[in-house]
Formats: sequence, structure tokens, C-alpha cells
Amino acid sequence: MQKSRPKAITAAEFKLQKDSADIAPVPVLERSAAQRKVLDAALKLFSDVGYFNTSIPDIVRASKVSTGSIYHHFGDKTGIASALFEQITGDLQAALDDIEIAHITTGGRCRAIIELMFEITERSPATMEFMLYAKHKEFLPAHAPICSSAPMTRMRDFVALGIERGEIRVIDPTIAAALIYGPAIRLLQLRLDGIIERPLFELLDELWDSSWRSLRAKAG
Amino acid sequence: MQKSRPKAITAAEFKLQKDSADIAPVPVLERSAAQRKVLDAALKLFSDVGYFNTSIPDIVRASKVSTGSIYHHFGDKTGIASALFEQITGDLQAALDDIEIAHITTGGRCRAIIELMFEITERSPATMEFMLYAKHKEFLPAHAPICSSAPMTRMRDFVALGIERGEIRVIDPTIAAALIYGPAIRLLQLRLDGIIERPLFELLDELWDSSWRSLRAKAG
DNA sequence: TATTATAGAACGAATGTTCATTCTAGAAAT
DNA sequence: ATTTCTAGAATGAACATTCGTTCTATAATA
Repeated sequence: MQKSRPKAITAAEFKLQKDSADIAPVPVLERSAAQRKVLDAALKLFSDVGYFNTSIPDIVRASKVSTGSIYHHFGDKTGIASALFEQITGDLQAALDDIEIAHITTGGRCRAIIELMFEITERSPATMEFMLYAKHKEFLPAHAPICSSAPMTRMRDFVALGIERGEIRVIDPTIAAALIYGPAIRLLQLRLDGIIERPLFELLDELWDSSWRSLRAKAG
Repeated sequence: MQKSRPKAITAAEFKLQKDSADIAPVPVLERSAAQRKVLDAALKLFSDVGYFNTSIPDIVRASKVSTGSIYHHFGDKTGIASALFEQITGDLQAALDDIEIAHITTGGRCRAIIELMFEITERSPATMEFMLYAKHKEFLPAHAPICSSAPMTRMRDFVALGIERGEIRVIDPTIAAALIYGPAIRLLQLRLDGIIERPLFELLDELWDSSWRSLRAKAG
């Protein structure tokens, strides 16, 4: 059901895709240096003090890009958040593509997804914070909630496929997905909040053994 | 380590408690009708459109309490959020007290906690949203993050005790807590986001069987 | 009991600030 | 030479908060 990530496409192809309803009209993400500076500064500020506590003058100061340029590139303040959202979910989609190719088994895929989430959390906490905590509906009314974003549904699809294939025992797929990803997400939230002080990688093996044990089919 | 909830106490007793450092100086929560109207309206607005999209005039309109009265009772806008936070965590503490008394086993306690979270989600989604999603650090800089709030640490303590008692197999307590509560919290988020359309209660048994299976000690 | 004093609560118009956005003009790029 | 980009001052609306006042109810006084 899920199409693979669109690669670089021409304008004509893009238009074509827009007409067929099942492909999200995500344009190719090519950012100028100024755009990147703005997005970097905004991500950091949004994560540190929150979207609503971040003013455009703050972003101007932090990014060293002028007000006029920011509005030229992003239209308005929500445009910045929107661009960040698309950047991050796009990157995530790409990473999920790689995982789908690199791992055949459901167990391998799910473990790799958890590893990916841990890695993003450690390497760029602000990115993970933006994905998890940003109340997108508060400043991105146009976007669907993060839970129903492409990467999230993709993660659930992997689990559902695992049940079909008999790799996961028969169980409500929603519950199965929650059992697999829920504990990992919980740990990563605790890590972001500073409750967990060790790098998440140190917890991965023990977490995975327990999570997967409760779900894999007996006759594996 | 954890003291039980303070019952109604006299002023003298309260002062005494304040001097001993290990009891939080939470005053008895007695709210006037006006205060309750404000808190009800604010909770609904905060949950519907977010704290920063809610103006004081909005709260005045919704609660039918005047600007002046609101400032008289709550000091400033963060005071409203703060009062909500204390109300909700206080109620939660009380419910956890009841659970601790009503259930002896760790399994029973954890299951009851999940049931409680589900029940709050169904009965008052706004309350659960405020607890989960409210980026408290953005508008309640004085409060610790929700993860390290009293009810959350309490929930972890139950799990840690279960390991000591041998009811849960030997495993990192942080991971154990994530395995128990993580999936439930995940489901409840999906329910709040409208992804799950059935009442959570219908998922409880299947969820619990799987969660607990991965954690209970072999020699139960 | 009748009158006055006091204090807390309620009110909402007025204030001053912040902030997103616009505007005008000039610099680069194509 | 036309379009794209950059710049930052100017604008105006929205907002949290303040303040002077009025209401209500209980307490003090006579």
C-alpha cells in the first residue's frame, strides 16, 4: 500500500503525481544556505524555549538572516515550522526506506527502527523533541497529527505485515505496535527530560529482548 | 520512601510539615465557585487550542469570570496553568494512594494504574492531554517536568518494589517501567489523537496480558 | 437591633509592550 | 534588465496586566 519515497523528480512529473491522489505532494527539499541557517536556528530555539516563546526577532538574531529574507523564503512563522516538519519527516521516510531494504524480517526492521529513534535522540535531541513534543496542531493546523504522519503509519505497517507473515503472534495490530514502540518511545522521552543519564544505546539490547519476547510467534 | 497523601490537616500541622523537608507543601485545595469555573474553562481551552492560543479574554468569555477576578485569584496567566497542574497531580496522587491500598501485588497495582489512565482518558480527555502534552517547561518554568512529578516517580517505585519482591524478573527498573507503562501511554496518545476509535477499555485485557507476560518472574 | 467599618471579591476600561507582518529600497544574480 | 534576494525600519493589532472602582458579606460598634 505504501509507496516508496519519491526520488528527485522533474516539475512535470511532480504535477503528474499531484493528480494521482495517493502520493503526498512533497516537493524536493533543496534549501539555500540562508534557509538552512534559519531552520537550524529555529529548530534549536523551538526545542529550547518552544515555538510560542520564540519570536521572529529571536530567529533573526540567531540565524543572522534578515526579517525580509525569512519572510521571503517561508511566508510566515508557521512556514518555518512547516518546513522543519517536512524536512524531518522526509528524512525519516528515507531512513525507513533504507531499513526496509536492509532488513527482511519484521523483528530486524522493528529493532532497527528503535535503534534509529535512539540514534536521532542522541545525535540531535532537538529533532526528536520537535517530532514528539511539538503540538503541531497548535501551530501547524494544516498538518495531520504526528501520529498519523507517513513515518508513523509506516512503522505500524511493518508490524501489521509481521502478523500477516506469522512472525508476530496473532494480536490486534494497534496493540502490537504499541507494545513494540511504546517502551522505546517512553525511554527516549525520559532521556530527553534528563531522567535517564546514560546513552540509550546501553539500554537497547535489554529493551529489545523483552519487547520482542512478548510478541514473536511461538513457532519462530 | 514515599509518604502517603496528606489528609485534611490543621494550619498548625501544615506549618509543622512545611518544616520537615520531605513533604511537599501542597495546601489543601479548596476552590471557590469562581476559581472552579476558571479552571474548567481554562482546561478545556488549553486542551482544544493550546495554552499560547488561549488569551485571558478567551478565558473571561468562557468562564464568565471577569479579568480582575481572574488576576485576583491566580496572579497571572501561568498561575492558572499552575493551579491546574497542582489540581491534577494532586488528584492523581490520591488515586494512586487508593490503588496502593486496594492492591497488594505489583501486577495488580500496575494493571490498576493503566486502567486509571485509560479511565481518565475516556472520562476527561482534556485532563489527560494537559498531563501528557502540556509542555510544562514552556509556561511552568517553576515546575519540574511531568516525568519527574510525584505521580510518575510513584509509578516507577511500584515497579522497582515488584523487582525487589521477586514478582518481576530481574531487569533494569527503568526499562521495566517503560515496558509496563509505555505501551499503555502509547495507546492512550493514539486515542487522544483520534487514531483509535474504540474505547480503551476494550484493549485493556489483551494489552495487559502481553505487557505483563514479558515481565513477570518465571516462578510466579 | 441598627449602623458603621473592614476586607475580600468582582469588574472592565485603560495601558504599555510585544510581536508578526509589511513596506520600501537597494544588492545580487541570471 | 528583470527577477530574486536581502535588509531593517515602520506598522498596527493583540495581548497580558494594572488600576480605580463597586459590590457583598461579615464583623465591630453603638
